[in-house]
Amino acid sequence: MRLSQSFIPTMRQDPGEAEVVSHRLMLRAGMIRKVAAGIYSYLPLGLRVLRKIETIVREEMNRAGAQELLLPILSPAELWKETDRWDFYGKELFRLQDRHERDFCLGPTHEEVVTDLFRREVRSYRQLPVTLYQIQTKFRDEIRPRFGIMRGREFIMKDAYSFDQDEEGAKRSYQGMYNAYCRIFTRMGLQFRPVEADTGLIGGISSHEFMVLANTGEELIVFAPDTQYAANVERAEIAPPAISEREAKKPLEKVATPNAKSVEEVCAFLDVSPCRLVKTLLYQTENDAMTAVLIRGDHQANEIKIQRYLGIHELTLATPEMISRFTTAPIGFVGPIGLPKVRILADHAVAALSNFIVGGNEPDMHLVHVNIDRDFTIDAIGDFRQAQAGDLSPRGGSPLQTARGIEVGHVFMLGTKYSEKMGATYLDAQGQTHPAIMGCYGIGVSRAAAAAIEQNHDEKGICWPMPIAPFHAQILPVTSSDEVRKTSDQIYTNLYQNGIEVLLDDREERGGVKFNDADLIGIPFHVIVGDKGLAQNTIEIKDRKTGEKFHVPREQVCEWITDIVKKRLESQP
RNA sequence: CGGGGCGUAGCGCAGCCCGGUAGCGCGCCUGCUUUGGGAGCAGGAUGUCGGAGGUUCAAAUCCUCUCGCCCCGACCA
Repeated sequence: MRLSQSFIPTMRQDPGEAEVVSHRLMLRAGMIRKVAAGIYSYLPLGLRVLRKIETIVREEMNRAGAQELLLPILSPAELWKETDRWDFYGKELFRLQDRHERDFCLGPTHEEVVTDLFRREVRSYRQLPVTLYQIQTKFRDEIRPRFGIMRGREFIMKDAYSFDQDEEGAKRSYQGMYNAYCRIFTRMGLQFRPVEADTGLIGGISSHEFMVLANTGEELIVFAPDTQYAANVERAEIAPPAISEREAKKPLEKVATPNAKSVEEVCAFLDVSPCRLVKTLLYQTENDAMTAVLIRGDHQANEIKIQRYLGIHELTLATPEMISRFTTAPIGFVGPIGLPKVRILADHAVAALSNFIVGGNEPDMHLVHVNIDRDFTIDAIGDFRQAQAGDLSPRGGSPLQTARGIEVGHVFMLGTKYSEKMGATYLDAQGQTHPAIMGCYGIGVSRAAAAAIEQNHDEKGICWPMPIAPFHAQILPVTSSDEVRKTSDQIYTNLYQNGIEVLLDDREERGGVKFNDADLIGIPFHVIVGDKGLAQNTIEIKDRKTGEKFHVPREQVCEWITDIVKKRLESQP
């Protein structure tokens, strides 16, 4: 491709709208342009990267035995009503009506559509197992689209669905996809980590997320460095604290704490550490009931864990108005003692405390030297808080550490959640009817491109890993002599014939402009052709990522580049 | 959904408080000179000042409404 004839509009200045590195660099390198909030066009350079990622994904999905199909973007409300997700998915679902006022939505994921297909076509266990996948545009009306294509309202996803006869088969299918995902992200040249995850809106039994490690990632993960354990904080279990010797119980005491509402204020006022304080969080659950959850002052509640324990899908913190109606204390002074009859849950870390501090259930009052059982009773002890660095891993080993990641893949063991609701069944060898056991598996293709940039860039621009780079090499004629032009053209033609994807910067620009644009676009090798080098019959080759420079005799340049590109492409699992 | 901010040339911005008919840098076009890390000189083109309504002799500027975009938050007592 000749740059003079291609549509790669680079920008010198940072666009004002871009916050994160990948967003900024994708705009500047001419890969994407915004159409509306969270909606982007992919320009030729951006599309080439997507295609590279898609190709790797396809190859590995096919290798794992999955078959590609293409489901519609638009799907009828009826299917979504069968699984209750028409209501449950909420505002994130893009809904629309046709001219007859029939309800439709733009697919955010395709469990319903694929399960519908399955139940129409599959009758017998002889047709199982089967895994189907597609690569397609998805729609989610995100509460706040941001970070360019990282969290858009329209994005490209590979989604796969497996159907099995039994648990064992389902586990094999799951493991097959898990392994394929590891290969895919390794082949893409990304540093990643699979972590245990929550199942969220998709539901199901268990799941793993694939996180590209990057400090700018939206997700927080915890891991034990000396074991395999790693999990999203939403999910991460915490081992109960070792039982230490209890302090002698001191007499309960009421103290005035004027205007001290927050943990920090109370601790500052009483001059104690937040780990001596217990927060009483009042939650409203699905059936309008109240539940109090006790969490240590230096910890954070994990609503997903609380929901899972209570077996409910909706959990909201009580509003200040509700609190003042329900209790005798304003917000900030709620405590478990003297609370109207509610269920009280206590986190493990709270249960291990003696002589702690709670809200006094009256304005400007707290209680100190509080002890469970003596002063009030609780209904359950459990793991209700968010993991943080230093907590104990549930699988033993050293304390947990935290890292940030970008979720680029997610695999779910679904079980029969969809097949039962939708009647997706098969007949076994005995003629018995069973619901198929399902799994579903997503990869954010467009997000993976952004994640790759977050992980591979420097102050000048992108540094693409070879397997997903839009081109393998870029030729920069940096002076304008006939000799330089002729040599550049020759190298271009030869590399092209060798099957190397090569970009030739034949624009009439000065060297500096070409160098800077090349660094910005980030193609792995730059072939710098100038009179200086030609005088010694050499050509300079620069490795974009390391900055390493090689002076290669002119006759050997094509061979040199071809060899190194092939080598880099082959560094696969 | 709540709060904050911004919409002025392709991009980045100034002008708005204090009304007088639009400017800077980069880019773009032409010419000459230059040419290994974002060239110099000379000349040139480009604006429904996000949209609608209002106030005024006069509105980018003041008022009202509206649309779009960005950021923060969405309740940890």
